Amino acid sequence: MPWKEEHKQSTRQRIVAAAASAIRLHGPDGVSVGQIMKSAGLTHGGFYAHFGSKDELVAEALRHAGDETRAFLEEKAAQGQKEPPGLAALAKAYLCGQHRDHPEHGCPLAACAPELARGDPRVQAALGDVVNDYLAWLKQHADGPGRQSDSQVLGTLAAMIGGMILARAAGDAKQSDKVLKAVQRFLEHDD
Amino acid sequence: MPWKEEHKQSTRQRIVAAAASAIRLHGPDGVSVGQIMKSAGLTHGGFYAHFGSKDELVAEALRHAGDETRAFLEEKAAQGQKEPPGLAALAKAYLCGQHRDHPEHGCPLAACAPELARGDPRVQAALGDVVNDYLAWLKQHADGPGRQSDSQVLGTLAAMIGGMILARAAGDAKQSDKVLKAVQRFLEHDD
DNA sequence: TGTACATCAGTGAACGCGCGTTCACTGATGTAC
DNA sequence: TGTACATCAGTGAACGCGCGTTCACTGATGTAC
Repeated sequence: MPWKEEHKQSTRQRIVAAAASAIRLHGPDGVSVGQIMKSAGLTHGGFYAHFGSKDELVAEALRHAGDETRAFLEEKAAQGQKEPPGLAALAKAYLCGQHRDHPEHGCPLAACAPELARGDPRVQAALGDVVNDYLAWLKQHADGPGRQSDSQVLGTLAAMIGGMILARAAGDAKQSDKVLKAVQRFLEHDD
Repeated sequence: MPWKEEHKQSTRQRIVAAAASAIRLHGPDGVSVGQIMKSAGLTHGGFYAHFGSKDELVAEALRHAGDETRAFLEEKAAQGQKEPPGLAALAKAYLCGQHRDHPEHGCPLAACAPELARGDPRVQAALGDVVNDYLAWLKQHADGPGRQSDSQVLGTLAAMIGGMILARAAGDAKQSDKVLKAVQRFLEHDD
């Protein structure tokens, strides 16, 4: 075996990471196999040595993006706090300007859930898994003292995703900031 | 003038209506000019007698879909009620299985906001207008007795859109129903 | 330690296809006489 | 009322382009001697 096993795996991971960024920035149909390979430092022809189809890559990139985003939010929301963060703290970390302005490193659901839901069955399956992973993760954080119900978990996730989508859809920056602040406040029950 | 003025206008409206359905069902990039024209009973070549570009049609179809959806929800939420519907009643009308299963007649924001936000400037402008129209409409309905704050209006809209997107992204029908019910309950403050 | 070799990760030209857009045309229409 | 005509809504072939995917190849690598 002329190449180390880990070499191919690391190349594959580079492709997945490049895809995860590009897909969140431009949508699954807004980026080509060639562009993804180029930003992974490769040429397009080698793609099919790693993946059976573009849809297969999209599905894998989607799961990768979800995992990465939750890990990042967990760390950010926990910063400077003694207790593990609750739903409102996670939502606050999620609904920030940096997240809005950098979809390529953010939540794949806010970046492209509707188009993924119309995609290939493999992509739809990955999307369903990402939603389930988000819910399981939030439920875990709703389980401390001041336990919150399933409908609070689902309602919070809906408002997080919808809030980020609205902030990105808003016409001007001022209104976009207002959306983020308002949805944060809404989820703190401080309004 | 060999053709009546209204004839061209009605053809144009037929194209806009066909586009509004197809775009919500398949996304702006998931449907071609040719397919839209065909479903309006025309051939693709005549398109540019009505619109300057596909993006121009997408922008107009988007506004059309928003207007149509709000009118439908208003009527549905008011049915059998004496007083005009409040936020929770509108959200309940929005978060229903029929809406989830028929995106082609539903909210264009839940159907394709993220991809529209990445689109042509004309499309982005139309998207911003649709968001503003939704907010103005909801504010009007939050103004009765038991007046609700701006952050409640924005939070409610975020949860409506996010809830519908999650319901469509959920893996199976059972979980999808659960999402709709849970977000409804969340917005009724009944949890 | 040095060299010949088999492997296979990665290359790049080529494929068929559907897209948005253009354009020369056709033929149904309302008008002028 | 009937007919010749100018208009222009709608037609359909054609364009250049980028896409996902295929495939014959190349050359860097670890191994066997």
